[in-house]
Amino acid sequence: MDPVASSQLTESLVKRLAGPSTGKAGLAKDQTEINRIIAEASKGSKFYENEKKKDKDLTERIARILKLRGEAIEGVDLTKIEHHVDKIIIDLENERDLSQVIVHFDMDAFFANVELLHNPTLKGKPFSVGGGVISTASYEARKYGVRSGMPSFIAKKLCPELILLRSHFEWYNEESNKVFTILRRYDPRLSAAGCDEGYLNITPYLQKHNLTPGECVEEIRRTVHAETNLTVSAGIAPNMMLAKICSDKNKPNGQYHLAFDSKAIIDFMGDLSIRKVPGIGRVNERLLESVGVKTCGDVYTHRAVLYLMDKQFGLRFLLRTYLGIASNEVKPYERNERKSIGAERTFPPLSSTKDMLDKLEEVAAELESDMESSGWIGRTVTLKFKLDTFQVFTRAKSLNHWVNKKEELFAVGKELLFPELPTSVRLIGLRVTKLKDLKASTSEGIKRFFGPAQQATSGSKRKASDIDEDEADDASVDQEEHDSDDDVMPGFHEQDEADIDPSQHDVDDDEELQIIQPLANIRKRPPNSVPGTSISHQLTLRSRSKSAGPSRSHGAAIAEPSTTTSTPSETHTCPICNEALTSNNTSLNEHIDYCLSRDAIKQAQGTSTKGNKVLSSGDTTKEYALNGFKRLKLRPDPPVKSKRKG
DNA sequence: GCGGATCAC
DNA sequence: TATGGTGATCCGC
Ligand SMILES: Nc1ccn([C@H]2C[C@H](O)[C@@H](COP(=O)(O)OP(=O)(O)OP(=O)(O)O)O2)c(=O)n1
Ligand SMILES: [Mg+2]
Ligand SMILES: [Mg+2]
Repeated sequence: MDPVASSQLTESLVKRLAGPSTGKAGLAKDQTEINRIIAEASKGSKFYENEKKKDKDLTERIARILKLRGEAIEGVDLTKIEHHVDKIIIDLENERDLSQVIVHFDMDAFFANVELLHNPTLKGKPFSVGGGVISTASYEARKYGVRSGMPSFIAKKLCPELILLRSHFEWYNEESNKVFTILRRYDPRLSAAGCDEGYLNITPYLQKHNLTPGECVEEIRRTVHAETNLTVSAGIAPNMMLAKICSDKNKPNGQYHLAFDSKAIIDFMGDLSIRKVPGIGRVNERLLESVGVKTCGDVYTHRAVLYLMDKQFGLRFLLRTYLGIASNEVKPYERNERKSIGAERTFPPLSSTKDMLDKLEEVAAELESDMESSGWIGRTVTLKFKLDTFQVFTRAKSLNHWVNKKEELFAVGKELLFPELPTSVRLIGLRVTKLKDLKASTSEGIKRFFGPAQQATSGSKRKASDIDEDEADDASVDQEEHDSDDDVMPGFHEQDEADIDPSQHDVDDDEELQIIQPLANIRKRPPNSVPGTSISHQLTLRSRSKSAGPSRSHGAAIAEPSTTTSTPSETHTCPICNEALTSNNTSLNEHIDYCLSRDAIKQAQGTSTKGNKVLSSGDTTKEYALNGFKRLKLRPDPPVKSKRKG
């Protein structure tokens, strides 16, 4: 039975309820039936109501985008714009670098297969790992539609024989470390991107051993299996984005080698769902679909509209995905890339102030412990809370001094929480940003030459230190044996300095990317770093109705007065010259004609400045490539409340 | 600097 | 009955 036809459910809501992890490896037989069961099980819950609201908001946002599109294309000569975009494509094509062999490795059903090592009798059975929410499922369970992020009670409905296992993070860390250690034999620059995946640039290794990429990757995968009894899949391609997409192609326990050829790559991308592109999630998938873009190839078809709506969609990002162009710089995570550290906890909704403060205190203690053992202090504290309606809010406060003590974390959290009361919350969290590294080897600038930085420093001045002070006093630095490693993957902390080349080579997309890239330029031929790509633009048409404050009731959220779209003079930014425009159609068209007629293109690209936020938006590269894997937080397995049986 | 959103794993 | 935790980034204010 069709869940949409048989009720007032919309297609988008049914799909949303099915979760973000659909379309992953391990196909299911009848997704419609699965979605029906999920929607059925969800209906009426607070979670469901919240999802429904989010879906409605998104639908409205799409309506605004379509309206904008209608206005933008009215009377415009699309052919002319297409020609212009074709020129941009030629420039982008020149960024293409096929010289490096990049491989992305991703462990198969990672948590599940690690569990299998400890309990082989589960082999071949449908089982999942997690708690109330499933972290991952065995491939047998996936056939039933069980997947990451799904609540266990729904998974049970989909697969009554499903075996639910609790997590053992120490085990996953252990295996993860083993695997990464193996991978580093083939390229010490391994870029870990999560606990179960990472990138290698095997170009030098291939040369030295006179191997083909396929042979080499088979060998690596064989070795991983031999030494861990775990299977891994891999993708071989000229850059990280493509390699990641490819590693999914022959999952599980397979590999895929993309031809290193411009046309072959474009063909490959042509049919590919845009949702497969790292950075395009459920929301952006829907937004793009609304303007006809479902595959990467559709980007080309709709290039004129995407050009006109560059602010909403990010033309250059999309063109790169269409072309299959992305960064190929593989480098390890560095400790100083960390931006925040936090802890949060979900519990049955609480309304009493005392109960909430108790939770806050627990979270503060846990955060203190983590900050202490990993060697960080920070000066901005952010409280996060989720109402029993599932609406999430954050409240932040920046301080003049460094904090990491539970008493102060708790005090600040309390201060941030009180104005929100009374309310009923199901989650409380604390996060600290503006970090300072207590383990940094002396002040930045001078790097240490030898040995792991022992904490030295005396300090111990207690109490608030001025943040201007460069040396980290305060925050007793007294961990020693406890260590258990820090939050950085073992390996090298700092390979060496190397000159930092501040001159970005970016054509136009400016911005960050590799401010610091220690190893890359040691190589004689530094891999081309394509500026990157970013979904960035979260298509914000100005009108995220600010929703009501947390204390207000859920349904009451009325779009606040003005600020909403519809105001006839939307401002646009001309993607050619970056000039701000008023979207009066005639003037917009005239302007575009003008820009197209003069050969302003090169000039614009050369001079593009920060003014242009959209195109700029840095590089999502980081999201899937530069992210180091910080060890999974080990926490004692939660007390198993034995179910009944008594 | 803050808060909401989106995304990945 | 019942929908996780950690960290990053981007955008508009
Ligand atoms: N929402 C999620 C997604 C993943 N994970 C954890 C469990 C996974 O085992 C691990 C790796 O994530 P993957 O996306 O690589 O998924 P799997 O390795 O489980 O399966 P696949 O074979 O598809 O890679 O991260 C999680 O806890 N919560
Ligand atoms: Mg995996
Ligand atoms: Mg993975």
